[in-house]
Amino acid sequence: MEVSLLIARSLEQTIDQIIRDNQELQKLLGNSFDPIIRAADPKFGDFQINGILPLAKQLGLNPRALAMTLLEAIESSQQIHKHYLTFEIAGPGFINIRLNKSLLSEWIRIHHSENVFKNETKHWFKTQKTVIDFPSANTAKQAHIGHLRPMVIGEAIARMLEFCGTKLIRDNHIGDWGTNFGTLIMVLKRNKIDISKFEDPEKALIQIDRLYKEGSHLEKMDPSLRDTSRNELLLLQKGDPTNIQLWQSIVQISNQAFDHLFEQLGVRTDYTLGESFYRDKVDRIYQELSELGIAEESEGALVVWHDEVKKFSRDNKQPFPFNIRKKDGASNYASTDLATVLYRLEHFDAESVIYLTDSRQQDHFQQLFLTTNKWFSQKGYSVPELKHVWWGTILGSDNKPFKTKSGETIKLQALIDEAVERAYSVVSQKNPNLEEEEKQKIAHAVGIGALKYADLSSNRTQDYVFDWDRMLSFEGNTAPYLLYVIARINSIFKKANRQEQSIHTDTSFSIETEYEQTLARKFIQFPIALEQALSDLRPHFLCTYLFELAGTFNSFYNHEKVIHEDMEIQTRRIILCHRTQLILELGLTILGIDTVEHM
RNA sequence: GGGGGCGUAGCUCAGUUGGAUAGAGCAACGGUUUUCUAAACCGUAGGUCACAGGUUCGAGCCCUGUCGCCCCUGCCA
Repeated sequence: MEVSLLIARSLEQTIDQIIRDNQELQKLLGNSFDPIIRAADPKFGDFQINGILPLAKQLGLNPRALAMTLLEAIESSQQIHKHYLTFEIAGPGFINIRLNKSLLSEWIRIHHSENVFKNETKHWFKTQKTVIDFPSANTAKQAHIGHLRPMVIGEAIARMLEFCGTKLIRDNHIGDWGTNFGTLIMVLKRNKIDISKFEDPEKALIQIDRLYKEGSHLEKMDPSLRDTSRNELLLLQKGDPTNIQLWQSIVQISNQAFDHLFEQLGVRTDYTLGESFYRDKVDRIYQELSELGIAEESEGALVVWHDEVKKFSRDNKQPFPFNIRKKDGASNYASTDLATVLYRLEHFDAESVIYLTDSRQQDHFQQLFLTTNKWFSQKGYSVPELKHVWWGTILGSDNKPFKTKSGETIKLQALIDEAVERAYSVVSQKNPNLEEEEKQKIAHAVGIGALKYADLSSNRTQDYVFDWDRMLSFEGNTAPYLLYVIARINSIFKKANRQEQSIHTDTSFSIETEYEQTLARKFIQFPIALEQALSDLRPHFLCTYLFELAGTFNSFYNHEKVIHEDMEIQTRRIILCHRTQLILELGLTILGIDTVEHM
């Protein structure tokens, strides 16, 4: 068998092959047997075969006897080298597998750089072409705390997919064609404000925010202004040059302000195709869906019923159709989302589309996917795999959506600034001797890293409680705890005068002590964690793993001296330090978190 | 009414097709430093997995019911 990155999979394949080569065994187990090798509790082994138990139940056999039969076949096979692996039947019929020191050492020797990892992971997704729809920024409004999760989770998922070989297109589907532009244009004209004179896009956006509030207030005071606003919107939609120009300026200011946030949070986008981009592409949607009989008129609107799903059925007590064109003839986000999915198929050849939004839009996407599937398959278009990745709310300590003390929405920039400030005060306190410039650099990485990591480390479908002190703590499952391990390892390297070459060991070595082995066994679980995070696009699996790795390292560090008079011991421990750092840095990079050399 | 999510230690959270004695971190208590960053480590204590049934060799996980919290539910996105 192959000493691959994902050694559990190559083990699985080998065992599969052994079964296929053994007619008696195959007859006994049937074609459906799946060894399903997975990470075991360290006290039992590195991996575990659990598939025997359900199969024995199904066949009415004694599970231990069945396990024994399989084990005998495995052990007599030439494909498994006995000095590499130890098998053991335990409990009701589990098969525990432990990698022996030589295999463990060999795995570590081979996997010495990010490129080695990447060369294997890049095949996982077979260059599937995927469009990821995030972070779907809005326009003419400052970003607030609600924009944190799409940026953070979206970027992490995008990087995970890219690392594993997906050909990814990041499409920022902005909301740039809303009714609020009527009000804004009305106010701009009324106050004779030339927004092209604004230089700083962030300040300009604050100004626009304020103007919109002023506009809404004015409309309340003088309802005739509502007609003015409506008329401005109509002019805009008809392509009036003045209004188009005003609209473009506002969108540009918004995008520049968002770009600045993206830069701070390490978010990358490839395209920014907003709702306005699809405004001339919705008629085809109405036409195709009507012709196919998928869409029909209802209460003046154009809707799609999905009678096969109870809650979307027209027989439901409270009917809930997919409304794709409003009764006034205007498009809505169902129309533009349908136009968008078609565009992604025709222009990006998307084989898969991933949408990132909060949990409240689940019904919308369910309807969108049902509609797209019917529409595309009836038209003979290829149907991409559609996924909705959603998340819960960020809560305050009162278990209600996180707000400022006065009950207002927290601006995203304010959140970032506070994270960096708090990190700065922690860094200054812990290490006052650092140069000012260095402190700020570290504060930036630690603050933003902590903010992002807090968002990624809990299961995304769950709400989570926001807590500054907890996320910036150096204890527990936090970014600072992980970053600190990287810094410590650098410190060891510095002390050891490590030469770059010494870690690329061509010669073999053998890990020995209990703490060395525990750490080494943790390394081989990395690809499993990555695979698990990818399988359901949940980055927290990777976070949990990195936290455990960091803890395992800290335990090793506290029990074993790395810098040692015996050079053989020092060399292998330096290698263990290096691999720890490699996996931590790689894992954090995949999550979108920057690391620092020292703290 | 319908739908989605959730309920696990005092608090914040994990728990991978059902699998071995339900795990972390914080807080509490006790220990470890002439030693590579103690921003760390080691240990103690802490549980009726909301409740009640069911399925089975085995349930935090699956099924049924009940209670409680959050969110969505026709033209905002």
